[in-house]
Amino acid sequence: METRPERHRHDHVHEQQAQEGEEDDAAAAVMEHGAALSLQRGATLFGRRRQHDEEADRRRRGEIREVDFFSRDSGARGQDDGGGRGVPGGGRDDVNIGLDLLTTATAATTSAAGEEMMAVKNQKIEASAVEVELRRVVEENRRLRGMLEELNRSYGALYQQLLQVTQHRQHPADLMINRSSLAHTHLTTTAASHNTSSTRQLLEARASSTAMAQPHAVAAGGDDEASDGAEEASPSLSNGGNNNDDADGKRKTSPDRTAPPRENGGEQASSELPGRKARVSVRARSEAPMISDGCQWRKYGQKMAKGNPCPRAYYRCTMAVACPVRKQVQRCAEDKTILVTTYEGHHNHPLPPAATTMANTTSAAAAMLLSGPATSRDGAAAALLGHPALFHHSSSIPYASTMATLSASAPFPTITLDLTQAPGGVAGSGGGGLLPHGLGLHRPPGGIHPVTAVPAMPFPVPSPLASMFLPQRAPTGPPMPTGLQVARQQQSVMMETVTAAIAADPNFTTALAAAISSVMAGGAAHQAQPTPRGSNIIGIAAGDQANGSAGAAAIAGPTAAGAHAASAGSPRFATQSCTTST
DNA sequence: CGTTTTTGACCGGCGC
DNA sequence: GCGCCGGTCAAAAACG
Repeated sequence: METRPERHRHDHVHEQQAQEGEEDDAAAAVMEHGAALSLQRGATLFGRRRQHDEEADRRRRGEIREVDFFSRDSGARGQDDGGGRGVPGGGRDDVNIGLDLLTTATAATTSAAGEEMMAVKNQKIEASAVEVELRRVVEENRRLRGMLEELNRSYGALYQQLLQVTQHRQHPADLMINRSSLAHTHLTTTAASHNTSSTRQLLEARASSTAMAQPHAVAAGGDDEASDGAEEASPSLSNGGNNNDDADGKRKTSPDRTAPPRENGGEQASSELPGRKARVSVRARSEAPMISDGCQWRKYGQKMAKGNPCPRAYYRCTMAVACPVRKQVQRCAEDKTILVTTYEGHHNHPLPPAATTMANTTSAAAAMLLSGPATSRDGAAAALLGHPALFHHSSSIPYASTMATLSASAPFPTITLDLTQAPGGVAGSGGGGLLPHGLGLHRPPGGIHPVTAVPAMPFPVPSPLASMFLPQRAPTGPPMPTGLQVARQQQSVMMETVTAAIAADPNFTTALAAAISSVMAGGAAHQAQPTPRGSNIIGIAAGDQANGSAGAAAIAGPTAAGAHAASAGSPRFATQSCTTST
């Protein structure tokens, strides 16, 4: 008796699934039908225990058989009513199985009537129990759905907070990740890319480290807000409502004409290091004049950039009156199908989900770029190594001559999120191969070659993104070092997928954010590997905030790791920027 | 008619 | 100091 309702519940769920496509009032109908079905099955089970008695009854009743009992056309409909549901307007109350059974049984023998009555009562009890259970399951399903949505929202909010904290927090002594360790990280990543179990281990390490990192980062957020004056130039597209328009106020050229445009340049110089004004560049293959990032933009200028026949368009965010976020859109000179979008500044207003995810992505990249000197940034980038959404830290690009030009007149550190990769063969230095390493992180010539790591996604992503995280074989390209060639080919295929996703998927930014989240999450693992766990300062906080969503932790942790990793490094990559013109 | 885009002018930074 | 260049402004034009 105890297991029976459970079984009936499943049956009802199944029935519900079967009926939902037919009726809008599926829930009620299902419950009706489910109750009837339960009743019927209960009757069947009960009847089997007394098979001989009922066989005798059936012989006496003649037409009433179990097959008819399940039939909708005959007595089964009446059974619905007889089940106590009382469906109005049925017009079938002339057939009441329960009463009919009772009546028939009464006509037969008194003992049989009592058993039948008991059976009907049991069936009714079961039906009501199943109905309650079904309602409970439906309600639970609804609640879980709401929880999932809430979880997503919380994730976004936490991620925003973490980004703000990490980009404001600089403790050079926190992480002493030097190049050798980073190289080790890279090598580890290389190994992981060819070893699923290793990747899994890395991811597990990431989870453990990030789960601890986030509380620290969040807890540190309070004083950072008050003491981040010198770091307000950190470019973040985060949409935190608390985000002040600091970036705007510190612009060398104030967009607000009410403020003295350039008289306070010296003061700005003191509070804002021009070289620290990072940008996040997204390269995507698109025929459209702009990629859809969820924000509203207004074009305020267009210039012909030197060395590029394609004009550069300047856009300003118009989702809020004084939002300082700007972006530049320009096509590559070498491949006009590649659209380069460069973001700069903080949003000072809430963003729609799609824009939020994009902001998270770019903000994370900018935070990693800005939160420390070059080595750590390199390390942060190394954390992103081998992922489809690859950050190209222009400052650490050894092959810049073939992929980007360092602009001396634009001393903004720029991190490039490359979502372009020409179809097979152009992974080299020509054509669409502005980024000869495709998705790979560009390392100094003496460094380690980029590799492709394929981590597991922390959460489901749209199929294009999911596919781009899968190891794929690419058509053979031009000859090149074997391992690197394979990696580039894989990256090439993934880039095609991503590009297609950009073009086709309106939720591209969401998918992109998921990808970046995965990238960053994986990065923490890579970074945690060569570094003793205890040395990772970001993991020291108490666990009272460990109840945050796992997704947020998975994302935030690496971000924090990247930010902290950026705390140590050499001046080697400082204050260079990347433009796509050559 | 309000909003957006276009486009020439302006400004500051930088190199020579 | 001058010229180049990137970035921005704002009036005019275009658009819905």
